[in-house]
Amino acid sequence: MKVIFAGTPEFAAQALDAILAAGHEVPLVLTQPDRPAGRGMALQPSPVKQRAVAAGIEVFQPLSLKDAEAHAKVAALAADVMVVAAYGLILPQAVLDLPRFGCLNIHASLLPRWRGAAPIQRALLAGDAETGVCIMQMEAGLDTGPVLLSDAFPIEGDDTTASLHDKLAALGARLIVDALARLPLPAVSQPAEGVTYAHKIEKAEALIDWSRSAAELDRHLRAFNPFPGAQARFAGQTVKLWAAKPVAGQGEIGTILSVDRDRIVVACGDGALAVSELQKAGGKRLPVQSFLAGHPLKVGDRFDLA
RNA sequence: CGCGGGGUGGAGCAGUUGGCAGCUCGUCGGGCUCAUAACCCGAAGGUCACAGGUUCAAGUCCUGUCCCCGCAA
Repeated sequence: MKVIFAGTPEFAAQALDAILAAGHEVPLVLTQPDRPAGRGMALQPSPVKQRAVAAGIEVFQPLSLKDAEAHAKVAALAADVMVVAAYGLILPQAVLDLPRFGCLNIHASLLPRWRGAAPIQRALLAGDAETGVCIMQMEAGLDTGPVLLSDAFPIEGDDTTASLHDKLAALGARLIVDALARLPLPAVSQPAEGVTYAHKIEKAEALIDWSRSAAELDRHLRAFNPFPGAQARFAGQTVKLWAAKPVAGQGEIGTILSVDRDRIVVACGDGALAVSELQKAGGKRLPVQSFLAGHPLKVGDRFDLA
């Protein structure tokens, strides 16, 4: 099959790898323009671009697909199908219609739940019991197209955005290769019931609100790991909490109930959170024992209530 | 050159106006204990990131380089 691939982050790069490994012809890769990122704000190519360049594939990085040049570029290739994964640009109907089999999207949720930008984090935050990947036929609407293939698996108690991302990326890669091999596939419209939207993660959401329940905060920590990290504040300083689990206990909200070599227990709105890994601004992630060696925390100390 | 914090025994940190390099933890040895992540006594372990400069004297002041991290994207 002649496949045009459009995607940007690591999640998409793994799908590209799998499509190439499956032996499909990929004459063109679309990805977002290089953006200033990281310390120093140096221009950085997306993971998808890095893979494409390494594979010697032509890379096209338009600011929009709505202009005539982009349309012509895609049209000229007469591809069988276009695969889109976390690309970040809207594809106009005129482009969606170009390939023989249209455009397929790899989406990391069980549609119609969590349409949109941050399905992995939202599923984790909401406490969903399971998640998965859908391969859908793209339409003009946001993640509204009929589903061709899907697969699901349970979310474990220790899953983080990082771990789910890896599992979902691998699953997405497998499903898209499967779908390409079986085209044309029957399309099943998404049910009208159960639609939710996964809004983009805002940095302000990373702040920890100790008045919430321990169970919620546990999910909060896992959803914001590895990025941007759940932020607590102590004595005016930002402290990121990386690992914790809910435990029994109660006390004044935000107060430290106990401290020992492998956990610091903090009172929440409901229950308590046993924190086991934390990071001070400018420092690195540390297990409790190391953190305490240089930052003595005592029972009764209290985290700032944002 | 986007903003900022930092590199000091194995780990995490302190080190004031330059003047004998410290703290907590760990490690090793010994003691106490029915026992212990507890407690007591003792010990080892540092080219203070690298290079250069100022000075009688630099972890500390100046210049350059490398590396780590937070913010912002």
